[in-house]
Amino acid sequence: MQQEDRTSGRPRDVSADAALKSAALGLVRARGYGKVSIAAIVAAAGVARQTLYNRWSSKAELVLDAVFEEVGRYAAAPIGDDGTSAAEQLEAFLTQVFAHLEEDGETLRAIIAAAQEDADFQRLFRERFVLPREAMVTDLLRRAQARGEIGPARDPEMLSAMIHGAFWYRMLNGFALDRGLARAIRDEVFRP
Amino acid sequence: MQQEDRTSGRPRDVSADAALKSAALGLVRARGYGKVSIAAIVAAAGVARQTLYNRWSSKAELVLDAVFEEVGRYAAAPIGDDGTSAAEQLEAFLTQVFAHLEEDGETLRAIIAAAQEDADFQRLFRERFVLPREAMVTDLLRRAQARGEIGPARDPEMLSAMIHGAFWYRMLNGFALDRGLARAIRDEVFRP
DNA sequence: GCAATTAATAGAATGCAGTCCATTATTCAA
DNA sequence: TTGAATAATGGACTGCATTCTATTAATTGC
Repeated sequence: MQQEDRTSGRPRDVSADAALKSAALGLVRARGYGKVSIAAIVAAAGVARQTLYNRWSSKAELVLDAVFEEVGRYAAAPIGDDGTSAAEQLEAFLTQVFAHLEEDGETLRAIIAAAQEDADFQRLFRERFVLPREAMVTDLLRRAQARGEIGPARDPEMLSAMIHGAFWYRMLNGFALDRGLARAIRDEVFRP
Repeated sequence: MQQEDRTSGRPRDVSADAALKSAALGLVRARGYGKVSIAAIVAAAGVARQTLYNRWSSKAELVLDAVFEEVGRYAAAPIGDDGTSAAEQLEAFLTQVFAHLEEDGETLRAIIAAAQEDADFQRLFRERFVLPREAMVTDLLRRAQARGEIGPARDPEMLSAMIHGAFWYRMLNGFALDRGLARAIRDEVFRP
């Protein structure tokens, strides 16, 4: 992630980055994270194994980049404060996330698993993926609180963790994430 | 888990079960799940590798038995409905869970990770570990609702998932589970 | 005792992630 | 043109979970 502008030496083959991400994305979507080997990825990308490890330090890092860091994917933009109520904004956010996870949920579960086995990757995943999305919901709740849609005694950070936690917990225990869940979370947060 | 009372054949060496669980428990506590190999466990237990696989189908299953199924450990008893408020009962429950996880949290994280890579183990873990503990909190919340400590529109099942989800989410992202978190969850659930 | 049955054992085999190594390729600077 | 630096490559290597295989051991019914 740091480009040092070296003065000499063979330059990196920039096309290898894209080839590896594309191969990883396609294979993981087609077969699932656990069934895709490093050997298969580098073969599909047409590069040597070490070329992958020159760029990412594990399969999990590569797949995080390949599947979850595409521009504009998976709730990457802040939640727009359109005219609708915060309750509707939250439900729309969750519905959008769950829709993405119909395709990539198995991969996200594998990445969460990988983070439990590798502290460096846990930190990377948290900073690059988890915290930004957590902050989106926290911000939404703060706006809702300023507008009086939730009471002043509520704790937006705790609530945001409970919201994300609820669907992580469901997902990690093998339950589907559907519209009913998005609605139930919304109703529980914006209780009458 | 099923004892078929066979009529012939060499009987199982019952002492091997205990030796394996004890070896697994000790080694995992001392070195951490990821640093304990099957070879080390069977060596410490003094049995052959296949003897382990005759009893458990993976390292994760053995460790689930060894670390989390000891009698009376880790919030295994229903939450007693003593005279205290449901808010206090919830906070006490969470404090007790977090205290256990100071010792076994790393192992629980590894087991959750293993469940993401093995659907059979995910089911076992959910039925034997997750759902009973989820039900304990759901029951507490139902009692609280009957007594009017939370409003009638609240959804105890969704709330229970949000409560467990909140600390799973924190734990899986590398945060410590402390008394402040137990208090914050309690306050958010039993808000004024 | 003998056959059938199932367990325990030692060790080999498989498949995979990640590392290491020697060799070759590409660039810049002198 | 040459040397220093860094990349790419193919292949070997390590460590691990899990499976397989052949052999030996313990049990029951006859």
